[in-house]
Amino acid sequence: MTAKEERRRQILAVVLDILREGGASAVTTARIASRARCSKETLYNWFGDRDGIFRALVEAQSAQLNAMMARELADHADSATTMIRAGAALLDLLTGEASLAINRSAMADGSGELGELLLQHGRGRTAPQMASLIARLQADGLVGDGDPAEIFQAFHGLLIGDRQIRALLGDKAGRPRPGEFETLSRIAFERMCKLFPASARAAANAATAA
Amino acid sequence: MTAKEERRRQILAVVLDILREGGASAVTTARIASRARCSKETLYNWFGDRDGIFRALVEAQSAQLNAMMARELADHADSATTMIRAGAALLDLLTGEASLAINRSAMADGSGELGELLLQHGRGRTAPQMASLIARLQADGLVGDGDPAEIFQAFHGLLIGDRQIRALLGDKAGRPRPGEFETLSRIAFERMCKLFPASARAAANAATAA
DNA sequence: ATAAAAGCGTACCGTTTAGTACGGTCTTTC
DNA sequence: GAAAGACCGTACTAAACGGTACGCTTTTAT
Repeated sequence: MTAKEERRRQILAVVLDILREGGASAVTTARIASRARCSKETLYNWFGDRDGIFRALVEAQSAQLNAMMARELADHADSATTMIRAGAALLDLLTGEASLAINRSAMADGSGELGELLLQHGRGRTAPQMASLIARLQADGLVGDGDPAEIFQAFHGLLIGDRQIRALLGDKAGRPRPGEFETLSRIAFERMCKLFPASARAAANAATAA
Repeated sequence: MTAKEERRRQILAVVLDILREGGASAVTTARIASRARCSKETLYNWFGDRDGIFRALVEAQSAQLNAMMARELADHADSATTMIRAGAALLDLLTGEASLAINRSAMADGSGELGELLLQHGRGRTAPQMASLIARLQADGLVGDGDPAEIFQAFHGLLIGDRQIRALLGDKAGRPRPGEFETLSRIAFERMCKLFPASARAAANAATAA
């Protein structure tokens, strides 16, 4: 049982490797079978057809990234620190090679099925989590009232900017260095606070309540 | 002379249509020749190979978009109005079907050549223009000192957010309606002004100088 | 232990595609 | 107006890919 799941995961890891190296067109069933040491017949039995392989990859990768974000958000630190760390993790993930490769193939997919899947499993899951984190910031008097979803939209824009797009287009120079993620996230956080300031009274109330 | 250029433009228009309808994989030389009523031999004589067709399309489309942005920026209005209009035009372009289709194929291109071309001809040309526009805003005392490129980065993030990514993934629901572009650009502009405020003295100086 | 199921490697088939060749027609040029 | 070149439509080739079939080995279940 677990052995089979492990085998499946390993095959999908091979698929991801091929995808990263040569793009979607390089992902041929023959190449997967050759590198993963399995038969094409097994691929078709497990995943249905070639598109099914891509769907499985998107789902597996989304689940992994969601788990990572959830871990980041569950960290029991004050809301501001959690927000900054979560932002750094998000920036790291979205500009990482694995995410880039999968997004590229989802965008190139003519049917739009992969894109829908990615939106649903990816952004559709992280956005609400981030919004509730912003609600915590509001409760702590660090951020003013307003729709958390809209505030997250602004934070997202300030944090990511066009970095993801540039990375998707292959601009290696623009990618932040490993140590910069947290700095950039902190800057975006401070700007968000400046854009949506809590009233002095709200901040005082939160301070006395703490 | 001009007839040949017109013919070339028409062929590339056909290519763009096919690309929008079915993605990069739908762009076959046979289909182009059939729809454009030209022979495959002509395609290969003019563009070299299939990749050459994509390169030509990227260059032609970039030139057109740059012309549109330049027209917007040359409008002789006050700097704030120009900025808001330019932002609206940028948002419109980046979420337009033509731009989406070309970006998708550039991202899917395994060699990275198309992406490089798009970065160079697209963002590489508009960003400096927008930066100089921000310098005008600074001179007018509407925006505080700071690196114009960095301020544009923030404006870009506030304006576009993840709209382009979502659109690339096929999220039709998220696209702004035609009338909203200017409103969204105005909001982004005001937020940028709030993030990078001009000192009272600088604003007063600019006012007296005017 | 043995039967059954699953998986591997290889070979195969039909289709599609990039790229080339060629005869006939139209346009340009001298 | 005639020679030369460009272009169109069609046909062709070679390679690659998705998907299937099959013989053989390994694993699993009873």
